[in-house]
Amino acid sequence: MTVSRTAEKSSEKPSDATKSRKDAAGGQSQGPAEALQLGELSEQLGYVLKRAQLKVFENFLRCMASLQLTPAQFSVLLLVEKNPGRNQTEIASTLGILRPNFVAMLDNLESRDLCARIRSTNDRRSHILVLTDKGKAVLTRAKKLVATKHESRLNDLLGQANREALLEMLSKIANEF
Amino acid sequence: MTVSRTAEKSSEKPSDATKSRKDAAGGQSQGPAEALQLGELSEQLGYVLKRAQLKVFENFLRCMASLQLTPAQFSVLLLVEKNPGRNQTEIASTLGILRPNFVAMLDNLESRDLCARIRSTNDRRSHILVLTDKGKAVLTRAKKLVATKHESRLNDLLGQANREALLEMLSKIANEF
DNA sequence: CGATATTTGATATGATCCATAACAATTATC
DNA sequence: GATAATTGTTATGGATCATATCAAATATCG
Repeated sequence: MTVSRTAEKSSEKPSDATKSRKDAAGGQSQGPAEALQLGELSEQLGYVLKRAQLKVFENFLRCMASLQLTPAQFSVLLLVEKNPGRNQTEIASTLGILRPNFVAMLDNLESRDLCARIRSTNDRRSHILVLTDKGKAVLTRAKKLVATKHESRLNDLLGQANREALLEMLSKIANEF
Repeated sequence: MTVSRTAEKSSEKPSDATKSRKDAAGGQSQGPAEALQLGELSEQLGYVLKRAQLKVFENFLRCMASLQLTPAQFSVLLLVEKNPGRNQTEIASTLGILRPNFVAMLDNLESRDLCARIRSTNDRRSHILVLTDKGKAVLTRAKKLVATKHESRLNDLLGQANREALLEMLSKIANEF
């Protein structure tokens, strides 16, 4: 599955090949050039899952445009807030981020004064992560934006009950597949 | 949200910071270094969605190891099979692949003799895409592998009814979010 | 204690994926 | 027939992801 944006349906029988769709239809050329059939693709879990994920991330970025937070950055802030006093390795690995790749992410957040690295007094190798005051404020605003503009759309689209069922199923897949 | 593998829960109250978790617990050092709290992260649609998607792709690759097909390649073969006679632009755009990026993908599939580019007799700019005999055979085997080893796990995990509900909700998100 | 192994954050580097600009050949438009 | 648009392609840059390696600090164990 490849997945990204566009995707519609249609109906039309396969034809010869070596003849483009346009001409196969009639004689010359024009018309909206009928959409392709997705076929079994629309039944493939991975395909639909990826398309949905892209749409959701896309929407997330739009909602967070004013705060300039990516999904990954938001997750870091959330996790640091809930787990103060943890070091880079712990935060990164919990999020599935490899330590080397986490360095630049933190450099970014730290340069924007959203979080800070503090040398641990107990283990001077490690950096304890904390949210700055600005970081806390931004995270608070981010949560509100996500709740009102992003997550709320799920309820509008699926309904509260379905929303919860969906999250539960996805969690199950994430943890047990 | 960042998302990838590991993720468990636990319960523990936040503490001082500048003290690593290890020592905050008692005095010296050891123990499994308690897992972090995901907190609101596990309620974030994007986070759970991405984690689930990664798991599913991971499993897909394992199931397809013998055929050496990625999800993207599989989707191309499926779409070409259902829509013979289409050109690169049509196939690529339906899958959300940008034309420039589709070239290398096709080079790969063509070098493995799974599909072929045929110059259209009507529009000599475009390449009509077709599956080769080998491509058809491989796709047939791929479908079986996916059905028996991959998609079947969803039924085992969620049950038939839930599986269908999940796909429907994801499609709705992909198309209407 | 002291030698060795491990851990932590960091750097360098490469692979893969995604996006844009530009180009030649061909076709469409007017 | 001149100009615009389309198709496949190349080149290129950014973002994400993964691995090896390193110095500093700590842990381990004889």
